[in-house]
Amino acid sequence: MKELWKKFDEIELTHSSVHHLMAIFDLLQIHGYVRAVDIANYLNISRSSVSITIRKLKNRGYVTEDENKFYRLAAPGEQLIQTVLTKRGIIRIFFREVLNLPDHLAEAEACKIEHLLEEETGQKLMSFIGLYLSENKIAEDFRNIRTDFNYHCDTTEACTNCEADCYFASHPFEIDKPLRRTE
Amino acid sequence: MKELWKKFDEIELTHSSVHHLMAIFDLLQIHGYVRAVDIANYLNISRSSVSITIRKLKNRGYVTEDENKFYRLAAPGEQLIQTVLTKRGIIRIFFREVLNLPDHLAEAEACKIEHLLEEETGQKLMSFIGLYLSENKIAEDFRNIRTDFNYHCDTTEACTNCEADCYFASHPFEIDKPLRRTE
DNA sequence: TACTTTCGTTAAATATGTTTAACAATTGTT
DNA sequence: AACAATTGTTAAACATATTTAACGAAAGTA
Repeated sequence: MKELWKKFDEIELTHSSVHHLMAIFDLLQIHGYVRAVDIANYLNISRSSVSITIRKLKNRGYVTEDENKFYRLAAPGEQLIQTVLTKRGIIRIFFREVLNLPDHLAEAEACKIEHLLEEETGQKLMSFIGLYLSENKIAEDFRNIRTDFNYHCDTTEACTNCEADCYFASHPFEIDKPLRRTE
Repeated sequence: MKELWKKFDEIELTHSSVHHLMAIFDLLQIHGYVRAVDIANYLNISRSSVSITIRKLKNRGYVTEDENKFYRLAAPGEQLIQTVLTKRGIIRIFFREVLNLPDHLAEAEACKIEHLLEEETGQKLMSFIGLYLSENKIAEDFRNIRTDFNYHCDTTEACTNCEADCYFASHPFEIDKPLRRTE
């Protein structure tokens, strides 16, 4: 069970491969066709690298190619990038609208993790955002106090995420227990 | 600027290396010492793999070794795993207490992304949790309606995170704009 | 038609992380 | 002391992702 950390490597497609698929998706919308060289320019990598990666994606059934070597997304590829793009959108909105990260950072952070999180996480995050950003009076009140609230600490403890009078300094060993009494 | 996706590879230490550091941290607490074979057993990988990875971590100044090849974390290593562990804790609490993910999933998801997110993201997430889980009356009210709220959709649209009457279906192109009017 | 450019692929190289096998050195046991 | 087990390292191998260089084929141009 301590092999939890290895799950990172069990991700079906790498970050790189996912972006090859997304490049195909984007370029199809922009130009209506995609060749290897288009992907290479779009991602700013070499044609050879694209050639090799796409071959793998074809073998795995994510991409198809016509007689002129113009690419299409096969159904699994289409499906996969839809889920990734949806997750990215949700994560980005969360980072920007809930955490108030600057948009460029929200986007970069979403890009790094979009393909790593499970669908369930994406769904639950959307569910949360659905309420948080709603017209519901209580949600509105919460957003309003959230605007002014800024949790901060000032110690010199090891913890660098916040520094002193820290939330975790005062709840140091409670990570394994529910924080709120759930009665 | 479309090289945003390459930031994934600019992460200073790999997932694997970070876990080697965390293994040292854990094992020092458990046994008071750490040898290569201890790390290998703890992470369930071969001694050779550990030997190679640790050599790199020594060269980069994250790990030191005494005359008997017992390891210690150097200051940068200590500092790094503190930030990673803190981020993991925050993320895990968020997933479990805010999104209501089952704990095993919250933990696995946190493990996958803990080393990828910036410190700023960790801080902002902690700030959010600090309010959300507080005794503040409005926060309590919000938590209460949150308990019952479950956003759900039922379409057959491409989006697989939710399906129909979808939050994003109704706000399809607004990802690039603020969702809430910020007046 | 002949020359040039573009394009896809392959080969060889680099870099990371991993494995197994072999080896040397140390430690434990009898 | 002699044999056995444990430990760390290195070498060779594999897998992934990337690069540059080279090559061949197709397309565009003169």
